[in-house]
Amino acid sequence: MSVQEAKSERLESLPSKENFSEWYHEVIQQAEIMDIRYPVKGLYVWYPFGFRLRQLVYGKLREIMDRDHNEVYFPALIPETELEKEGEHIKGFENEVYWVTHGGLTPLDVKLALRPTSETAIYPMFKLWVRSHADLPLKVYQIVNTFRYETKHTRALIRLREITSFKEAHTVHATFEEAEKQVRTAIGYYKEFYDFLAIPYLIIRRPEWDKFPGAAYTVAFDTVMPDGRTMQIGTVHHLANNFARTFDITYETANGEHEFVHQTCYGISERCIAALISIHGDDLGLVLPFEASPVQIVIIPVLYKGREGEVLELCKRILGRVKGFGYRVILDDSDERPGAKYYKWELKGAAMRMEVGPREVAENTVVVSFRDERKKFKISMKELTKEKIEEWAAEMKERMRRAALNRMREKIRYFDSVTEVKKWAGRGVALVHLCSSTECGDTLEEEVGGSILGRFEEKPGWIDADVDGGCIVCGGKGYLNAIARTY
RNA sequence: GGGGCCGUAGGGUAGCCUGGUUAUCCUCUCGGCUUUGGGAGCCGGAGACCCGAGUUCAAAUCUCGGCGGCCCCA
Repeated sequence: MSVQEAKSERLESLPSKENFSEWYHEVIQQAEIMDIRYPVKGLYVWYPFGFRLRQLVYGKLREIMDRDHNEVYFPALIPETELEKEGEHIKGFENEVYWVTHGGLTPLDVKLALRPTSETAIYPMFKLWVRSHADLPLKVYQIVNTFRYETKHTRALIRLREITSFKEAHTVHATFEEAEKQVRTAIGYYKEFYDFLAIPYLIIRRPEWDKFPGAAYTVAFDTVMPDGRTMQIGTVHHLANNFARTFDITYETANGEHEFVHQTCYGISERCIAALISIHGDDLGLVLPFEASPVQIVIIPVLYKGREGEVLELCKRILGRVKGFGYRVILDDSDERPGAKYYKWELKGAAMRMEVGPREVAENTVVVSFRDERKKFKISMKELTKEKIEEWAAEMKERMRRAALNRMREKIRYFDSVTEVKKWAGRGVALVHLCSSTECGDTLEEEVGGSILGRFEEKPGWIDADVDGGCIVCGGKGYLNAIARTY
């Protein structure tokens, strides 16, 4: 390989996003989100930069949850006796549980599971916490790690043996209807969260065979990744009184009777960050909404010999002013050349860049560029106000939201023949009419090599297809379903 | 469950078949000079053969075992 070739390879070191799998793998490392070199399969290390992004994203999630939940913390270890109480629930997880079997060299009488999810840690305590109707509703959440022994291909932030950032909420209500109301509320929270990240989603009720083990029903948020596969990025479960019966969680009504409670739980994991990276990123790296960028604004000085002082002086004036507005801003005065810095900060998703050289000093101006558009324009120092930056941030988010939605829409199509669905499978989401029978579901999944995501809980306005229609397999009464290959 | 491939610096690699001098190249990193409006250049430095046993005068290279990773099929 000649030096010339080596150099051009370096220039394209981030693979094109067309090759999504490789792009994702590389951008996670190069942008310093996760270090994938930890010597256990499926476990990854958050770099400081990645962890900062995590804090910003989860900060928003916390802000939303804190409105009417209390934050709690339950233990990571669950005794086997509790974990196995709910038959259907444990069946859903038994092949994926990590067990703690020894204390030192002494085998434990009761094995301890590393939580694969926390219902069986939390609900025995709910039994103690809930006595009277006056204790209801009870709404808590925690942000914790969970463990699952994944045997398939693991991938940073997407398929993990340790989920490091599982936000799980658990609520307890007097009646099925009240719990159902909470399901609606939770869906509203998740919409707000993903709208904040400008990530488009589909809200879908999972088929019977794919609901959360132990739930009455499951509503999921799915987004469509650049390769056409869907990724589940949030779930809301109505548990009815299923767990209440198992864990004997009852309350005393106003007239002294004892009733089982009704519960919900809903969760979002670090897949929300995988989606953020994947949905908005481009060939140069991360593209992040202004509010979620660890570095919102980067100032790049263009230094010519003898003019360094005046250029840096203007840079510092800008730095001081923008910092005063309360934004996360960096003056990159390292001794790389400006071009190298542009690439570096584009890779890391700095939302706005300000360039300052001798020309700007002479004119008292600053050159501005937005990460999503990458066009440059010039404004006077007088125009550089907090209001202006807020306006830019809002416009940028709207551009990102619209672009992401358009990309998703292109990957979703309606079909009325199995042959056509088969051709489309692997490229995106197919919408079909399907009846409720397991047989027709199995047949379709097998034929096209995808998974049935379920029916729309809320059908977006931009989808024309009718909700009702003849089943694509048997011709019977069917409903609009989505089918896709999934992460 | 069955089959295949691979472990060489922080990252990516050549060398292994056919054993032999100081282990190749790119990147990263450190020091210096120089340069700076889209990944500059030159000079100098640092950094690696997964672990164990065996064969041999001699092992990154061959053999066996271990550990780790990846892929395909069911």
